Amino acid sequence: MIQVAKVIVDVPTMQTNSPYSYLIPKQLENEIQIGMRVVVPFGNGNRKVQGFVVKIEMETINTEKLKKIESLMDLEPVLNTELIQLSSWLADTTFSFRVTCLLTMLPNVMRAKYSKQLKIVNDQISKQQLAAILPSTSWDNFETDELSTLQQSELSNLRKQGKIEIVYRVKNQAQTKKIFQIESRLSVDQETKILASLRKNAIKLRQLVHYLANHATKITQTSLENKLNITSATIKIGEAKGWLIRQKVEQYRDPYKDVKKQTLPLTLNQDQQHALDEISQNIDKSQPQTFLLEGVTGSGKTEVYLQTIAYALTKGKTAIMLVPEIALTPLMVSRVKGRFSKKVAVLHSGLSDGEKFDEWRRIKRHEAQVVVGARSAIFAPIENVGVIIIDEEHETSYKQDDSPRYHARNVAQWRSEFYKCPLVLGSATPSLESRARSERNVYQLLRLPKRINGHPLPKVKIVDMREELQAGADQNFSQPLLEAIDSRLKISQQSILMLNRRGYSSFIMCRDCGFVLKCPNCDISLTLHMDSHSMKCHYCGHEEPIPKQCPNCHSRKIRYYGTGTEKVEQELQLKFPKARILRMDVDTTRRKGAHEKILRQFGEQRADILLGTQMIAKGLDFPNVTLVGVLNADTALELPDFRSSERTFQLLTQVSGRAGRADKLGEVFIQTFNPDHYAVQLAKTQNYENFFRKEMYIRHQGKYPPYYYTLQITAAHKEEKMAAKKMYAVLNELQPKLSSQAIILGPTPKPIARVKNKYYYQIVIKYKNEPNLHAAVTKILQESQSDYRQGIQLSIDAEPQSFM
DNA sequence: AGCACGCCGACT
DNA sequence: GTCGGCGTGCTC
Repeated sequence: MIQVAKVIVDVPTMQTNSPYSYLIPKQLENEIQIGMRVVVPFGNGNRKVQGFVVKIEMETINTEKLKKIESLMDLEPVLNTELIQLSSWLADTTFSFRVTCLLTMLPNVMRAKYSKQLKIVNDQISKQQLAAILPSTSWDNFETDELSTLQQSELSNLRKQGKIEIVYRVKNQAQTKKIFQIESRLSVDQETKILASLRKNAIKLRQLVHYLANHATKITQTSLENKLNITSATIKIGEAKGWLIRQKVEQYRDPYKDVKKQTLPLTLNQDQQHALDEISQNIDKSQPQTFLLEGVTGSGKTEVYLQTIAYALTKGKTAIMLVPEIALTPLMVSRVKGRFSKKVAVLHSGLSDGEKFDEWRRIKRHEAQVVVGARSAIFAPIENVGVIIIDEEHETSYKQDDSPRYHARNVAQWRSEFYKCPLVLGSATPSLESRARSERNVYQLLRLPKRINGHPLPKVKIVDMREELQAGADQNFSQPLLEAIDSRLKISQQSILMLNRRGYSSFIMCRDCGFVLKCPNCDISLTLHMDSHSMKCHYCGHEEPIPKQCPNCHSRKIRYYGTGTEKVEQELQLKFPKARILRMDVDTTRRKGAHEKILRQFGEQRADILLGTQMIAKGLDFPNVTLVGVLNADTALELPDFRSSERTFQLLTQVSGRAGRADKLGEVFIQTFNPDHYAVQLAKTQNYENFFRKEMYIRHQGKYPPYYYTLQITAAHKEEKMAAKKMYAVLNELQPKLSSQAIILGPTPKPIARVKNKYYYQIVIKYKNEPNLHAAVTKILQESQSDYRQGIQLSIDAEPQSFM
């Protein structure tokens, strides 16, 4: 009987996806704990890899064969048992590797860096000889794949002969930020004596002595330098003379140190109070109930969130709040910080790796009780959770689009059950899945139907672009919209213009009648494939030539649809030479903090028009904006995706909410080629309920979620044939294991069939109840390891956001 | 991922 | 006859 550590090694393959047993060296016996990262020897060459201890147990058999843990990477566990358990579930439900899941839960800096070092064994080969193969400058750190095949084989031979050795090293990237702290050693009465001993012109030193003698509190070196306008040289002299002590201390990189304004809870209206009471009761009862908080824009959802969190805190519990990864993240963060100040830790992609690491450590050390962040914040190492909130729960950014392809909502549900705490999903336009669940009382529906200040919703006008084009308007701006912009410029009110960029690439539409070519079998828009010069349906594989004239009205103006923000900006500037235009898209916001800068500029009314992509649709709140224009409502609508109506409705509803606050009535223009489409029509009146009914009916007809579950399997390969072949093989293996109720779409090429020189083929399975599916897919994935050698990558996405 | 083993072709 | 190609299996 001997203690053995079960370790998940950092080798993301199917065959190494279960724990390996390692002996625990005597000197680590009392140190090692579950959840720590370790360095272990692995494989034939005993190369060093990072691993996670997931279990420590007594083992009796074959222990002499086991290798030893090399070293510990942490002094305390980085993962608690809850998160280790969660990682198991996550790997299983998302069909991904355990390591990948474990690493996803941790800040990036916990990902080990590996390096390889060449060493000559016992002078068996001269340095010159080795340098002839590989320059000595790279002996300390080289990458095998950067070497030529000749170099590789020569080094490999030398190694086999035992003349050289390759030392593998695991480097921990997790570094804490250290700063110098200064502590005075002088008392007031020493000042005159020391000053007397100094030269008269030693101005800086005199300043320093004066300061030290009169300030007993500790101060950081940088702020002391700034305060007295001195340099580190002066401080070092002070240290040498014994006037002060300099100490290295750990410091958190605080990304939001400027936010200080404290806010107080607002009085709730009846609906808000009711929602708060219902959720609070479940906090008290430790009920893992999921709530759907459906509230129109401006109905005060945020205040309900904040008071719910406050309630959890009074009960000695903690809270997680997720916000979508979009422009308004900083806004929401500052509101939460404003209420709970130092208790809040923030985790989102705008932070540097170091900052994320520090926030993560604050949570881990129980220094923060409230976590606000984007998708991955759902893995925050917070304990004793009292409530989890997901704001704008319908947002697609909650689903990760690479492995592990998890949905934060599902993880939240898992944790809510673990901690027996309520989960609140909030949205003005809930996802159909969530709304349907509340219909069946799986979730409890809470409604906030009234806007807090009783402001009317803005007037929404739908502009029929077919007519406008016929009347001679240009592609992007209709006459009514231009007039509206002009009128705002004249009275110095601001406008927001949104250009929908989603799916810019792929479909063809008639400019005269708005006709979009659809698949005769699937009723989904056909996608333009420039490589094959054809229109394809990627659901069923139907293919036809690119039409030269519109099948509906025989116009020749049927063409590829899409525009860029930059081009629109130029056109706009041409039309309104005096207007100050701010552009906000991926190009102008690439730099850190660029988002905030643009929004601040606009908020300070240093621009008249904000032109942007979807990122401006959400949550922005500028009182002087009285006009919102959606330039092209259709791009999202005509995407070959069953969720396109839902997306369009959500987007239009949200962007409409941006116009007109307080005393100024807002106006919204939606330019569309599909003025009669129900998503457009119902967004006009912000009628979510009717949209929900209508869309549910359509999903029911088409056998789509939420009536059916979906699973997407994709194969990628350099050669189209190989990818297709693999998918047919998968189909053949899978089909016999499914019931006749399951619907299999495909195999079909993806709409953008070739990305990064790889071809993608997929099948989508729609099903209601398939007990064998999970096991069958897991098996296919395991077997796919042999194909991996041939360069075939298989990936599985349970409940994909779209089939694209 | 990376290393060893093992089985076929072009060479001293 | 052997050196070395890379297909295949395995890693506690």
